[in-house]
Amino acid sequence: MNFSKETGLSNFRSYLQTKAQVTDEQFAVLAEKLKVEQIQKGNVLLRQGEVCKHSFFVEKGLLRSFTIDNTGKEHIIQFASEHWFITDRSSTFFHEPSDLYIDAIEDSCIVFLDQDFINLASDISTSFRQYNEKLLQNHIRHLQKRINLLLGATAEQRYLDFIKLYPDLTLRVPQWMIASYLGVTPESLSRVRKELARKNFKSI
Amino acid sequence: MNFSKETGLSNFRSYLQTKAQVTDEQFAVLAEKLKVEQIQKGNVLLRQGEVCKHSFFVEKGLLRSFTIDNTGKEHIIQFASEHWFITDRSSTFFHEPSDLYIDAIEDSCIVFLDQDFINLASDISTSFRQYNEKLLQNHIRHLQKRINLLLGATAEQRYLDFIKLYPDLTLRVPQWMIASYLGVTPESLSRVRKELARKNFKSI
DNA sequence: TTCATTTCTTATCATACATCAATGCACAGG
DNA sequence: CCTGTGCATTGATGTATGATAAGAAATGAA
Repeated sequence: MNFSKETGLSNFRSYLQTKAQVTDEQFAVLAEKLKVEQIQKGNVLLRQGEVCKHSFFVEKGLLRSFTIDNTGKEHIIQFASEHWFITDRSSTFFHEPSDLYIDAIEDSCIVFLDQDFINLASDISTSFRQYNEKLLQNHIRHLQKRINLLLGATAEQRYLDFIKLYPDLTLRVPQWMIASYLGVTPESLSRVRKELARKNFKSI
Repeated sequence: MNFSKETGLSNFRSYLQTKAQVTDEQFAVLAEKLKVEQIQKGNVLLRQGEVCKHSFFVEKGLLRSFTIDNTGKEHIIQFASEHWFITDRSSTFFHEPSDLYIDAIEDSCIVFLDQDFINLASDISTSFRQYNEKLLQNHIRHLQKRINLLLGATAEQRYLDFIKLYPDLTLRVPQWMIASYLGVTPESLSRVRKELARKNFKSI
């Protein structure tokens, strides 16, 4: 197997080293709090109604978060590929039942971070705390941009924005999931793509 | 004038007392950093392209934030009435030019908080820091809920959600602004309201 | 008050997108 | 090899919402 739990952990260590200047000594202490798991495609990490206890760091693979509305339709909130975090912050912070599902789109290697880890890491590393804050602010910026697109842009504009933002995902994610992320039907997205092809647009 | 700068400041003090257990002594120190201004209806507090330097606390009145897209259309991001904060967090945090405008929908009394204030208050009061964090998490929860609605819900569902969330604003804000917040035209909102009236829906 | 401006409504037509249904295609399992 | 299953495409049709225009109602200034 390409990504064992050990290599997953070691990759997360170098991620924290690069991004948040966490030293090997600091990481040795923190590693106690971490869990690394191989998650198979289709497996669910968080269910609507559960209180979210973890942030999930994607070492390898692809996760998504989504809601299911009262007509049974899925709405994809976020994708998370390599070196992204995904979680339900509100549920974790307020200890409330989550609205979200989180599951694996591909076989994945996932690092589980709980609140203990975040607290401890924030205590022993100022730069970690700052990096964590930066992630939070980035998250907000991202949500706001998305709202802005959903308020005004057409399906085509939203799709173009998507492939600019996630060039890697465009090929890995099934089209109907992209459609769900954009808030349109798979049929509509197919037509959008056809139209773009007609206009001789090159995405790759 | 009903709300002088002094009463505005004193009201903000009791707000911080209630919400974040900030004592009078602590507030006396913090007050140095605060600016209170009467803002006339229509006046602009932040413009697209400027770096946002403040959080605005609405002591009295009503503010909004909005973007203007490349076709010249306004999209309202947020309303802020009494005892709400409004700002562009991303711009403040990353020192980047803002995408947002913030202006006054009514004559307002506004407390200006800059980063100095936040830092100092966080230093001298743990409970303030916690309350500030709570506001941030709440903000995220709110943005996420909005995305979810924009992904799936009809104009009618979004309008019903709006009047449930902002019962006070429904009457204070011109209808075309509510339409802009919902991401529909004023004409569409008018139709939605007519349809609701036909179905004998009572909002008040 | 009167007049002007803004806001809301109504009506018509146009369009983007949804829905429903059928087909093609790839891939997995027997 | 055939066959089932999931996904993408395509076509036909319906519907919610947008665009435009005009009138009604509310608001505000002189």
